[in-house]
Amino acid sequence: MDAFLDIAKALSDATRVRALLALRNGELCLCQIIELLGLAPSTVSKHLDLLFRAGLVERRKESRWCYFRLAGEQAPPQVREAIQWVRASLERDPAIRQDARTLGYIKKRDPAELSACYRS
Amino acid sequence: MDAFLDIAKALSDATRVRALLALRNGELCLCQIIELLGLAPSTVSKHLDLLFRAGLVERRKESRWCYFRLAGEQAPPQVREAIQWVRASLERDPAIRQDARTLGYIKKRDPAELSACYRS
DNA sequence: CCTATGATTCGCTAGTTGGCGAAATGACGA
DNA sequence: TCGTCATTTCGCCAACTAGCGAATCATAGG
Repeated sequence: MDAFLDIAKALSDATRVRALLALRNGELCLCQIIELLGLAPSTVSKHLDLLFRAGLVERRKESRWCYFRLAGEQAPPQVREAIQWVRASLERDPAIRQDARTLGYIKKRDPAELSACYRS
Repeated sequence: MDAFLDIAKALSDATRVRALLALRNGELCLCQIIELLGLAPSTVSKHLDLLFRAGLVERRKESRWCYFRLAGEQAPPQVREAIQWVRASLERDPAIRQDARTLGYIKKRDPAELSACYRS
């Protein structure tokens, strides 16, 4: 029950759902998610940590950078079904589609430019 | 997106999830749900109203009584998939199983006895 | 009518949550 | 070793939420 509620709570915030679905086409660096959402780094970090503790995303640290991806095949059915539910429900949502476009631009940018962006 | 978030929020509280799953074997009167949960009538009423506004349950008024049941076939896929996710995730949860047993006793009771119970 | 009763609404309190900026952490590079 | 930089932790504030009891609604029955 607790695990289920952690997942449901993680999915009950628009910002977290946007971050989760941003990962549906492959892993992203935290700084890219920060850029996408336009929120303070500390805020985004906390959101992703919540998604991670709910088991919805996996985390990979590479030197200074932190990469996130959707939970995969080895995740419990509870988690995989939740992700399927979110995807099926929101894949065609206007805001989510817009995020996908924005993400296209972000991925093309220079990483250095990216980090400078939210520091200014 | 808003509809999705309403569902996710509705599912992110243990009391509401218990109430929702209590309906999986057929409709119940609000007073039966009150008895099951052991909370104040006003509190339970508010919970069920939230489930209703999220589209997860349907409501039927019969004179003074208010009956609830799970959303059915005509509900949007978003809703049906959410209910499936909850059921698959928690059908074997100890607390939910205990609720099912308790509900067995409640259904056998005299309705009059029931209403007298939470007034005392 | 008048009362009883199931449900709902209202007002309140205590606890939780999302947001921020400042400070701390930890790793890379000069 | 020292500064830089991506991330995280901490402390704070505003907004929200679950819970209750009291008051209100609405209907069935006297």
